Amino acid sequence: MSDLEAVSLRLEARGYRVTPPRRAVIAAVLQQAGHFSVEDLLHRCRGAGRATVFRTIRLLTELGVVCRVLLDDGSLHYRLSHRPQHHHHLVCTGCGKVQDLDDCAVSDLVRELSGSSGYEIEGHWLEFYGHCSACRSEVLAGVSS
Amino acid sequence: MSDLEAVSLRLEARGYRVTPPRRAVIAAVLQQAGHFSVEDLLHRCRGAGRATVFRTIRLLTELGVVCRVLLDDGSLHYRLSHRPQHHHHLVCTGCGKVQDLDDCAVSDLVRELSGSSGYEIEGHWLEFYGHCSACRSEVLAGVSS
DNA sequence: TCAGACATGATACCTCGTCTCAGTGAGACA
DNA sequence: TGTCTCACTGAGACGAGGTATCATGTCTGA
Ligand SMILES: [Mn+2]
Ligand SMILES: [Mn+2]
Ligand SMILES: [Zn+2]
Ligand SMILES: [Zn+2]
Repeated sequence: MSDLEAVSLRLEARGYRVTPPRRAVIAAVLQQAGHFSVEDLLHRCRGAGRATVFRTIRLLTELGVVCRVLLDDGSLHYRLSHRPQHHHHLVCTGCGKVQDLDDCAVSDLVRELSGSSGYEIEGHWLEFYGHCSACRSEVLAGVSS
Repeated sequence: MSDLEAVSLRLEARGYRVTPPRRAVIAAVLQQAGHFSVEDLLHRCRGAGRATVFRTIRLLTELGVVCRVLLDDGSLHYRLSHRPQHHHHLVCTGCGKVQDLDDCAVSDLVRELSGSSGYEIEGHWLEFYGHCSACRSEVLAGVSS
């Protein structure tokens, strides 16, 4: 079974129709290497209008097919999800490579805060930024050349 | 010394002029209760143009007079800073109340990741969302009535 | 077979910010 | 005192990113 079929089945299982425009968006998503903006997708995706691309990305996010990646400048990107559960990312600001972090690093803290702060905590953002080893060696090479 | 004077001195100390438009923006910032968007500020701030308001907010952020508050929908707000050092926030999505968290909860994790991931980590986003105790009691009262 | 639900996409519209550029004015200096 | 300079300003254009509207099309189940 292809990835496209697999995602289609998940859509149908939730009662959504698998239409040609949706198929086009899903296909475009599946061939993205790293993280991408919705605008990126629009350019690579004849066969679906602007509104439909936005709507489909929201759907895929709800289904867990893609995950949201918040960049350091505050812009929102997406990425094929490699983990079913809640997790966070380490993003290379040089080449864009994303490392999924195994589990939520602040779940203990959330519990602790729920007790001490009086807030009932319902969500959080957590993303890390840096340079991967490949990008760091490049920088060093560039400086010395 | 008024807050406005105090901020003005900090500007001058860095070589910036304290002009009437800047004073207007600072005054508007000082009378914001919670967190606010730049657009909020624009409406409350005759006496400075759009570009100047954005420019002044950036200045105030660099000076540490305000801190950035990332909301759960990804939009960026600001808030009078109550702590000089790097810190994070716990935001009530009901009433907007913000709790400053004492210190960076992930600094240990950043060190650990720097070792294990091969990335040199240079930044992160971390914000928490929930409902404060006041908002939770309101919800309960609303449901039962 | 057909009513109603679901889906689409052109288009208008909104926010959030940046950029440009001509003009202003404060202050350094002669 | 005049003049030069340079930070600062704001109108307005621009662009990215995203939502609302709505006429139209398609599917599905009774
Ligand atoms: Mn992920
Ligand atoms: Mn703060
Ligand atoms: Zn990299
Ligand atoms: Zn609250």
